[in-house]
Amino acid sequence: MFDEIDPRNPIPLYDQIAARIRMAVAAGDLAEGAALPSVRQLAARLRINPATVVQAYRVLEADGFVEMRQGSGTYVRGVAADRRRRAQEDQAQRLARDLLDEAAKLGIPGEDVVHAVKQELGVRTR
Amino acid sequence: MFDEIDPRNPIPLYDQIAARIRMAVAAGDLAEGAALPSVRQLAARLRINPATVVQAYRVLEADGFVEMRQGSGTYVRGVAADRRRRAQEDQAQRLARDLLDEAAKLGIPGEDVVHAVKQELGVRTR
DNA sequence: CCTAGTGTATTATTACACTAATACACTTAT
DNA sequence: ATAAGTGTATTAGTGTAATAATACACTAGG
Repeated sequence: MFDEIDPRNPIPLYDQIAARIRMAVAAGDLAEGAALPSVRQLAARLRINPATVVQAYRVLEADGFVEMRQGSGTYVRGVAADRRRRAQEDQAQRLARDLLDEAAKLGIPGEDVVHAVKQELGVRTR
Repeated sequence: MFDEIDPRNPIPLYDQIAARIRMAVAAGDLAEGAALPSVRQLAARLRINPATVVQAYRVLEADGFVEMRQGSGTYVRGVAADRRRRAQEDQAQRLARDLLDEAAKLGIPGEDVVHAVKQELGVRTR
C-alpha cells in the first residue's frame, strides 16, 4: 500500500502518504477502527523521519479520516459513509471554485474549463 | 488598472500584475501594439522592485501576450484571435489535469469534480 | 555621438515549506 | 511498577520560490 511513496516525487512525502491512506479508506481496504501502522513503524519502512509520517497523519486527522490516540495508535475513524461522501463533495466544490478563480485570472471562459475537465476525465477512464 | 496590486496578498506580485494585464488585454482595454508601462515606471508606481515587474512581463511573454523589446519597451502582441484561443484551451487543459490530480489525491471521483465545476459555473453566470 | 530610457542578467535576501532530529508524555500489557 | 510502544512538541537543517539590488546592454531621439 505504501510502495508508491517516492522521495524523488516533487509531491511532498506527507501528501503522498496521506493520499495512499485516503484511497485505501475509500476503497474499503482500511475498515473503520483499523489501526494504521505506527508512526515509527511506517517511518522505518519508508526510511523517512517519523515526524514526516506524523504530518501525514495530522492531515488525515484534520479531514476527519483518522484519529490519533496518544500512547495507543492511529485509527481509521468511523464516519458514516454519507457523511464522508458529503465531505468529498464539499472538497470537490472548493477545488472547482479555486479552478475557476485561476481560470478567470487567465481570462479563460468557464465553458472551456468544463470542456477540458470532461475531456481530461475521458482520457483517464479510458 | 493596477490599483488592486497588493503585496500582502499571498498571490505573488508578479502573478497579480500578469493577471491584471491579461484581463485588460482580454477585455480590449489594451489593444494590439499598445505599450505597457516600462519596467521602472510600473515598479515605481507600485513601489516594488523592477525585477518583479520583469518577472510579470516574462510570464506574459511566455504566453505570447506581450513582446519585450530591449531598449524600447514592452508591447501588447498582436496574436491572431484563434491563436490566443488555442493558448487558452491549452491552459485550460493544464488546469483540468492539475485539478483531477488533486482530486484523485483526495479520493474524489472525477464525476464529482465535473459536477462541482458545472454547478460552480452556474452560480457565477447567474 | 551621447544621453536618457528601455529591457537583461546575475546575484543577494527573505520567507516559507518540507524533512529531520531529539526529548517528552501518555497507554498498554506484563 | 515497569518496559516497550504509542503519539506530541520543539527545534534545526535544507531547498526553493519570491522579491530585491545592482550592474550591464541595447534603442531611440536630440
